[in-house]
Amino acid sequence: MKNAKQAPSLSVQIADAIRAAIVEGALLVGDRLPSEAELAEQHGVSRATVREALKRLAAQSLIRTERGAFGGAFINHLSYDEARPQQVTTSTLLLGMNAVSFQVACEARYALERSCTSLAAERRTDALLDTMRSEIARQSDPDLTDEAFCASDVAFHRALVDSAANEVLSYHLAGSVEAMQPLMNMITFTARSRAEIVRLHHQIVTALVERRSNQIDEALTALEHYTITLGQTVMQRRRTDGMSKDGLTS
Amino acid sequence: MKNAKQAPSLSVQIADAIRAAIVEGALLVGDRLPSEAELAEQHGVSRATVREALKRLAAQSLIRTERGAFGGAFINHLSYDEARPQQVTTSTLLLGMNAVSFQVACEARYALERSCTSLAAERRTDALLDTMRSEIARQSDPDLTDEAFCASDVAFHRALVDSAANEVLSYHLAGSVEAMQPLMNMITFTARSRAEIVRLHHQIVTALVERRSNQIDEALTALEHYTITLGQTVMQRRRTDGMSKDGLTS
DNA sequence: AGACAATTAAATGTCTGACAAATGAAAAAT
DNA sequence: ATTTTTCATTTGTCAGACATTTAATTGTCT
Repeated sequence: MKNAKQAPSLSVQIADAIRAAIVEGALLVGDRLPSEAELAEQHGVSRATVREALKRLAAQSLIRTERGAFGGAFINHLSYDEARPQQVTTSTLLLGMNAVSFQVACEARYALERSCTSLAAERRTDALLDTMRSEIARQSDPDLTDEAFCASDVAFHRALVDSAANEVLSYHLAGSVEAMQPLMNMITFTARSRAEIVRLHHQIVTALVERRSNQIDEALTALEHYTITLGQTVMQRRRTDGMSKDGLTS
Repeated sequence: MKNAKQAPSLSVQIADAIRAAIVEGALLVGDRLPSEAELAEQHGVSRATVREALKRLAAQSLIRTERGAFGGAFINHLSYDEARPQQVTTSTLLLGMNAVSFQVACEARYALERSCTSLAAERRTDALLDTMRSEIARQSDPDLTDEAFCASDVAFHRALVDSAANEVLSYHLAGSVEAMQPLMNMITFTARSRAEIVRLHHQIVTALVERRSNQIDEALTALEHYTITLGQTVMQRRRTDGMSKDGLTS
């Protein structure tokens, strides 16, 4: 039996206890935790241990600390804007570390993205349509680097999901869409492939204007298949090119 | 100008630096970081400060620490199973802290869940179908508490999304589905409403067996509208009942 | 009385030095 | 050859100290 699974460290235990109190609602947004010295006394540990526990919670944005008199650790208001970057980081690492094939990642991403089409067609605004149009214009610039093209692509799709006017939906979809960017950055976009993508983006905007959610679905599906094709070419070349240690440099 | 935005603390800076190295791929899974003493020397800070930085990274599951002679901090393999609970916690808190209406949350959840229907119809397995059937059986037990009914409901829907046989998709959808549980737990499920939900669950299983993804969509949409109706009743009663301080006790 | 400056108290951020506990490797004993 | 012991390394924890930040308080001058 090597699975003895020793007890977690004190700082983990304390962090877990406070986290549970937050999740259960015993501690509300804006509430102040006792000072580090008080927490140390309450839990019978040193201040250093309490601090490590608090840093764990701060890393999850559950608390925020302020210095000075009347400072301390406060239960943080977790906003979607704050949570998004963390989710993107996690999703990106998950994709990178788990031998997920490009195809599986793409399949998930577009399946998820299609969940916004119905609401987007219903609620699209002129402002977001303009954003999408201007991103298409940028993508048509032949001098754009591949990386900038990808960034604009992400911006386009974020505008699409934001068109659904549902914050919760936007949060989940943004994570899924942005996490793909590092994978997309491996692709070399030729003039021909860029033209095809721009064409499908145009199709999406048109369908959105005309509130035809089915056509958005279709364009996204076409985009999915086209992207998978592009991706497989890259992956194949990488494999035959003989597994140079890293997957990022030329 | 009160937005001076003072420099982040040293432990934050160090954590950010290491995190960047991980995300950029400079540090690979399994790599060992220098010992705390070495990191302290390298960054010109004390060991306590380095430790706080490492605890931040550990809280995000980016590293794992081992004690003993050849121990230290190792780049963690971030698995979907590890990341899921964290995502659920975050999603749950986001829902609870952001005055998201029950309707908006439900709308997002079911829109996302419908993104699995096509793949699920294509790939469903007998094992997961059996899981879904047994959860339906449990839900039909009139002695079940409301909380257990909710838990079974979540298990049912997780089996549905897992039927799509796409790990990435399951990850995102599980977060969205499970985050709703605290909100669902506020609902009192009458015998009549339970029967209606079970009926729709049956419909989903049947559609899945017959690979009719459209019918799964329809059942999910019906479930969405029915749940919103139930939820609004609860929210209304809560409002007229005169805002007793907490939203959890009877 | 009111405006401005200095003081003070409370809290986090950081440092130092120490010891405990775990753990694998090497050395010693059988 | 195998088992036991020792040992060095590293994380976990503690205690105490000082630096820094911040808001409230107090003091002073007009």
